[in-house]
Amino acid sequence: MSEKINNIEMPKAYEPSKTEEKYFLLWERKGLFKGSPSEKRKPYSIVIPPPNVTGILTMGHVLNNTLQDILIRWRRMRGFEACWFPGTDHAGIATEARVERHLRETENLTRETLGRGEFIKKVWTWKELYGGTIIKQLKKIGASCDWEKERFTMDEGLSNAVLEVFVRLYEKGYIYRGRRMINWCPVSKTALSDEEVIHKEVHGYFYHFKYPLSDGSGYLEIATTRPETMLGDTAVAVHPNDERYKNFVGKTIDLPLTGRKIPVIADEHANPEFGTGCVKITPAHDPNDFEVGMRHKLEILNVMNPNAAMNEAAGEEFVGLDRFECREKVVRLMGDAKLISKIEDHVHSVGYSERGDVPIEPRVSEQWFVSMKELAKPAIEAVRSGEIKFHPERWTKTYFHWMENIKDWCISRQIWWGHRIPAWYHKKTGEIYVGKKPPSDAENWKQDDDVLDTWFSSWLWPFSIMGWPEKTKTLSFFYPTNDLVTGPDIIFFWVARMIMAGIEFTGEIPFRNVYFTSIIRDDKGRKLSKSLGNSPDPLDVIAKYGADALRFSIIYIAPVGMDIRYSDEKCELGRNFANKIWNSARFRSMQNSPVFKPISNSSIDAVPLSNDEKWIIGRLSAVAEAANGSMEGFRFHEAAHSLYEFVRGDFCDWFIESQKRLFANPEKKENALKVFDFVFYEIIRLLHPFMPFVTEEIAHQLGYLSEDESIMRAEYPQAIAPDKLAGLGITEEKIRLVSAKFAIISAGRKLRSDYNLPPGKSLAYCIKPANKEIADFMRTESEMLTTFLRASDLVIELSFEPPDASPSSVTDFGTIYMPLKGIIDFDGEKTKLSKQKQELEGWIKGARAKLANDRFTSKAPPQVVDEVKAQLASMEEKLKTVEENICNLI
RNA sequence: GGGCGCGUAGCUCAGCUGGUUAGAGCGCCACGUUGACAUCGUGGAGGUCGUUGGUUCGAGUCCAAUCGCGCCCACCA
Repeated sequence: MSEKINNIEMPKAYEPSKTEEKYFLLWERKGLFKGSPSEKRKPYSIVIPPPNVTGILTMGHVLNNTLQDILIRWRRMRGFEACWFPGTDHAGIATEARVERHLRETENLTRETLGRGEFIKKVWTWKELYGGTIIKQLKKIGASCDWEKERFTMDEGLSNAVLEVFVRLYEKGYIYRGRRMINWCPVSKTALSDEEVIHKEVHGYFYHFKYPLSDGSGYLEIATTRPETMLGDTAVAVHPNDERYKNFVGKTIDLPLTGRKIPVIADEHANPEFGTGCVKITPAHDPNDFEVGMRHKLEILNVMNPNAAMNEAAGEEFVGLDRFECREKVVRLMGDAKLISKIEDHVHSVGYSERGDVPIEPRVSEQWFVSMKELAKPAIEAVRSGEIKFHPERWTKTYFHWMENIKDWCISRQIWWGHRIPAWYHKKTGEIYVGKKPPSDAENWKQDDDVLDTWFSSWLWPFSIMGWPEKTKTLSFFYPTNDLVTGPDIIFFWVARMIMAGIEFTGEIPFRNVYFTSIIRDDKGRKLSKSLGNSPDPLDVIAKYGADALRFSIIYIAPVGMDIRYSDEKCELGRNFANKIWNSARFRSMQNSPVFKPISNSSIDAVPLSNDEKWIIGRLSAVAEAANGSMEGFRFHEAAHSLYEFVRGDFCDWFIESQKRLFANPEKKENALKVFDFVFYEIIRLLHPFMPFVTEEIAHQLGYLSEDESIMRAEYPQAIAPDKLAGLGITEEKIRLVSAKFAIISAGRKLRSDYNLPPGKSLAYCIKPANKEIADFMRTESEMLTTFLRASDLVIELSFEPPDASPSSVTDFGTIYMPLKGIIDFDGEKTKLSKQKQELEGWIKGARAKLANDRFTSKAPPQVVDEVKAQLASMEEKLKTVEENICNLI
């Protein structure tokens, strides 16, 4: 069977834009991305880390999703029923802020004027209009998700799962409501979890204030970084054992600027070693002080509004001031009152709101919490036992540390966009009702105003998207998923919580492997950020270099578990590589000969193989094995490097060049093409997970696949079985001999280059092989050698006596001479040879010393000792030749 | 205050469980318009593997200390 395809003109350079959209639509139309429960195949599944619905594609997404796409395409080709579940996250605070801004800018509306119902409608509208952006962008990079299964965390099904979980945890006593000190974001005006607070080193001041004692007996000196909070002080604490202050305990202080009297109390929170040993206590605005306040039943005096401006309790002259304006004023007034003893520079870490990018304000309020301790236990065990594996493994330490010190999770948010907490309060009795549905006498109840933390839906993602709590076929087939690919920055937010939720609600781990990607930085090592303007738009990069180029480059440069330094120019690597492959294909199509199908392992059985062909097939098999192995171990860049090196080095530079001779020979052409097609089609498939578009295009251009087929469903190459290789005459020895030939060719080319002889000029060469076996082999290869060396004449002689004026190059496998009757730079040649002689003598000395060392010969494995002996022998042989050659020159 | 990671060629990085002369990409130099490809080819220069000790027959690879970066966690006002 044959198929003619070569009437297609392939342009000289690969043009990505012409193939990318075409094939993506085709793949989608043919349903090639779909994964369905199957009895014949083993499941393989990945859930996408759902990007924010408001988001746009970043380089981080590109890396992350390319890795997932590689895994899923690879497994699919390996015969798994593979399914990659896509979707987006409603991203409560971020989306709400985004839409609020949008409404303010376009319609001059605020969420308050709209009211809850109308505002949420607006958000949905906005989501429908703009929310699909990132999905479209993911498709541009070739993400082969099962797009029909796309889900959204606010979907009906997922919302149902959220309510189910809330109710279950409430009934189990794991969810509770409490008045606590939480992290408050004055911009978003909501509570945040501890994980949403980022600590920054801030340069501030340490203010030492004098607090006068009411009895006029002097003052206590306290130190603070936040003077404005003194307006909410309700005590001053000293350590109970601090002799200096023992007598002050029980006295009161006239708190400046307020007219209030506050007690001096003894509490171990005060550290005698730190500052003056006296500490002001502001229970409403500091977590520690809150604890102290609870212990001593102090008044919790909140002096700020939700937006962190001062309220009435702060005192008339401060009302309405922002906390930082207030700080200045307090300092000024204290200064005026001569109550400041000193102000020191002070660098300390301040918690910032991730979203609002302002310091968070500790605030006491009524919130919902999840008690995490019990949930964490089995989740710790799952990772400790290796049931779930982290790659790189070191992230388990971070995981354990957090899990073992886990705190309760504040899950209520004072915003509107999200899953509303399914709790109702009886209007008269105040009784709490929690349930998936409102109470039957709804008119007597008021639902909690708050919504749940976005992560409260994300942590259910792996099973909620499969229909949980229903026992769906999808769930039973694809869950637990296999691999998760995500950034280490959300190990606490997401990964850890998913493990806990998976075990708690499904009884199973949600995934077996977690691969943590690198963080992408710019070429100066700075984080990519909008404000720095160093954040490349992946779509621009794709337009310039192509999606395959971007994918391949980013994998190629991604170090294992370290930050990536990215710049657009690095995509040249991938672009050039795609182009290289393209041109290999173009070269094939120029042969104007049909492809004999099927192209399979057995199609080369009947073909007499040349030595170079045996060599390339042997190398191919090794590379296929290496690539599969690398991917098994999540060493993607290693797979990319092996493939790159093989394709450029072995395949293009040696094999194609070698085949050219055969293609030009009508008798040998057909067989040579069969081998070429076999090898090339394997390469194309090996590369497909990395470069999906160009490989599909080539497979069709060359007719490796018929129109209704796709490389997506072709078999992924693996190592060829050893007996099969042996049957084809492909042995280690053969591969070594071919490598020897290449080494001699390179040496010959170097001679030419050393003497500045143009590559086009025909020259005579003589080869003196290292042994008879090599000599015999080289003779069978003389035609190939002649071509590659561009030799006018080639002598292969075991006992070759070089004539005068013969520059030479000694390799492990023999010596190549370039007899020149013309003018030669003897000095240059002598220098070169002397340098080589010196080197060799150095090595020989080292090897001899090693072998003379009893401890080496007795303790090192015999194999190693033999190797050194063989090495020494070969080097001595080389040295002899080099010395002879030096003599020849004189 | 804990924890983690990194320091290898001019730049960005590979180098898995210690074992032949430490590799790649980019950049650089020389030559080359041979009908796949100048998004290319051939050849080349360039490294005391942060420093110091130690373990070992043998260390870029293991251990200790040290210097320099980076990140994460942490309630010391």
